[in-house]
Amino acid sequence: MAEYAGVSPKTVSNVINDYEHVSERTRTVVREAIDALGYRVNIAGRQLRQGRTGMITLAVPELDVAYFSELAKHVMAEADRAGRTVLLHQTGGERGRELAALHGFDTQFSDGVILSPLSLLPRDLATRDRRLPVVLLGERPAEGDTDHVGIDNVAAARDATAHLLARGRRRIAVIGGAVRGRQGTDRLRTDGYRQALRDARVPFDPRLVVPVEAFHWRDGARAASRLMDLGTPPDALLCLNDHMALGALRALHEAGRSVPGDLDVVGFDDIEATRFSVPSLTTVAPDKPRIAREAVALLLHRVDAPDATAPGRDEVVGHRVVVRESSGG
Amino acid sequence: MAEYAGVSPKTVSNVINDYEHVSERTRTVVREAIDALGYRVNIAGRQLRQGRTGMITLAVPELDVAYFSELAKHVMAEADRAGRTVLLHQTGGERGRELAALHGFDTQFSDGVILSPLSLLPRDLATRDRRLPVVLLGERPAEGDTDHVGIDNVAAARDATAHLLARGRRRIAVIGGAVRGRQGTDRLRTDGYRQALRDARVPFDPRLVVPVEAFHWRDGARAASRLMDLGTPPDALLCLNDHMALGALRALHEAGRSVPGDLDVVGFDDIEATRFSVPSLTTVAPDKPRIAREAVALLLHRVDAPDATAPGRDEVVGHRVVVRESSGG
DNA sequence: CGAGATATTTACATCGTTGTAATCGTCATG
DNA sequence: CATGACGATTACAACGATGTAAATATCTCG
Repeated sequence: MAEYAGVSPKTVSNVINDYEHVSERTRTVVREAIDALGYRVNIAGRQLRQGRTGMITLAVPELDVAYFSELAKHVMAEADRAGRTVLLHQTGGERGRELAALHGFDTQFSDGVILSPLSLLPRDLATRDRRLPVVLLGERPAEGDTDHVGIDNVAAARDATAHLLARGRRRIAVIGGAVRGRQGTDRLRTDGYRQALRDARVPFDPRLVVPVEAFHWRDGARAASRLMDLGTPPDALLCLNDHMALGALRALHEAGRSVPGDLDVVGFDDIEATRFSVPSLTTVAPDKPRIAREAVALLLHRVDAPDATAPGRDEVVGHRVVVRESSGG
Repeated sequence: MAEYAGVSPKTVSNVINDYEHVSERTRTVVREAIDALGYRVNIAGRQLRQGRTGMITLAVPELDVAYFSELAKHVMAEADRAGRTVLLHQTGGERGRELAALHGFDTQFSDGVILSPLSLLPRDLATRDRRLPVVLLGERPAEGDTDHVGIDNVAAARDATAHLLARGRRRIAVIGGAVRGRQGTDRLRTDGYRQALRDARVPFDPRLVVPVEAFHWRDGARAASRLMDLGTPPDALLCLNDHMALGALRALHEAGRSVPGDLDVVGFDDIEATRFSVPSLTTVAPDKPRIAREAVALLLHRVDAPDATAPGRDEVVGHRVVVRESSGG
């Protein structure tokens, strides 16, 4: 490349990086050589020299969970705007792989990591190497010094539950909920649900909180079937994500229950499919574009101005309850 | 690292790469140093020296199309088994980005590319740099010298159509179909559909072939609505992917048509959602795990035994029509 | 015209890894 | 004991990009 243009490698580098003291003539010559050869900077070389690659990693539990693939799309668009490339990574929600992402093991040539954790523990964050910029999405295993972007899960669940209560529902089940245990998304949303009940002076029935294995269709379907077998079945299902809600709709259909005739169903995430299900699904919609924007902004800020001692920032983005047919919309 | 272990860098390299002439003692010392420091090979360094990274790229049009995210999962699992890491890349189906993937521009870090193209042209393949190993999935813009893995689209559409014909359907519409133009997936499947009609001596009505902008829910819904407004509406919809089929189900519901009472609906891809829709969806199921396995195998073969002159191989994997409620199952 | 300032370009070293080839040690054999 | 063979380790160079500092070219002004 350099010899083709008849200049030193460093000059090529200078042109590429828009160094100001390059004569107009050389600049042109080098640019033409670049075009002629289809030359591209070797990222490995740059990475070795500068420790930077211009790439960031997005690590999510599962790509075939629509919420994450939709989010990934937004993050990629946002990164694109900032001239960065995104490496997509899947953790399966396993702590080991989340830790690996947190330390940049599998993805060492990325400048930072946006991680959506499921099983990470507070101590994992405490002991992490703070030289690798990290932004957490959704769950936040610990308060404190790691950047985080998410919705107010407690308020979101409270709003969704209040919506059901306002429609006269009184026996509202929570699919995927958790009454005790660490402050994961499930626990926070269940707390919000209980707050709404309390506000409306509706008694809390622990049998209506159904934990699940994973947040998948089948888990939602299974939980819904089981709930309908109760002596006094629920009159509404608050499902902690849309996939489970859609699975529940299917199970209710099989059980001969009408939605929203016999009972209401509400989901979380506002994935594309909720607009097309029968009935269409009421859901809590987080502001995904904004989550992506904030996450990328926070990450790039740390990438561009490394400061391991800077305190963690917490961005809470908005959410809204999108009412559709499954709860009377 | 090397100085911590008290040996030369090359010895560390030898230990890592299981070079045989390393004394048991040094091997242990180095291993312990590696553990103590949490040392990991720097991929940029290795890439610079060897031109290899141990990573492969999977480039698909859109990650939030379930078929691709499900496929991505299988590819990642398969790559994992071979000790490789997968970089996921999104092209949006744009020719420019597909070309970039084909040339390893955005992903020069990877040893090879598995690309699922949508708009790539035959000449793009003819002029590609054959030093970068590439495997094409699904669409195959040109016969010839590039490895390819896919199902027999003509046969698959023929089978699905035959299934509908066997159920007595006679006015079968094709959503996403194409009667002329390049031999893309849409065209091949439409050809298969026409073969089935011919075999059954059912006349072909071009008005029943509805092209769409993208293979998304909304396109399926829109096409279905439009079809139901015809003088003699169809009695079955063959949708060229599941998202469109699910969108169509929704539109039919809104139009007050019963599935499979008034008409049948069939999709393609067998995504998870088809099992939970109401009604559940009959679909053509490609053998995704096998597609992933073959693609990774073909790619790694080229990565490990580079030979730019080796002729392209074509793996045709099986498919089957999974009959569910939407066509009477 | 010459000195100093400024603009432009380049030489050199380095990042981490590893292929090649050289070095150093050890051991067996004649 | 000398020699050769082989095992273990290391010196060196190079992959490509770029920060630093030095070299070279050009310009300005007295």
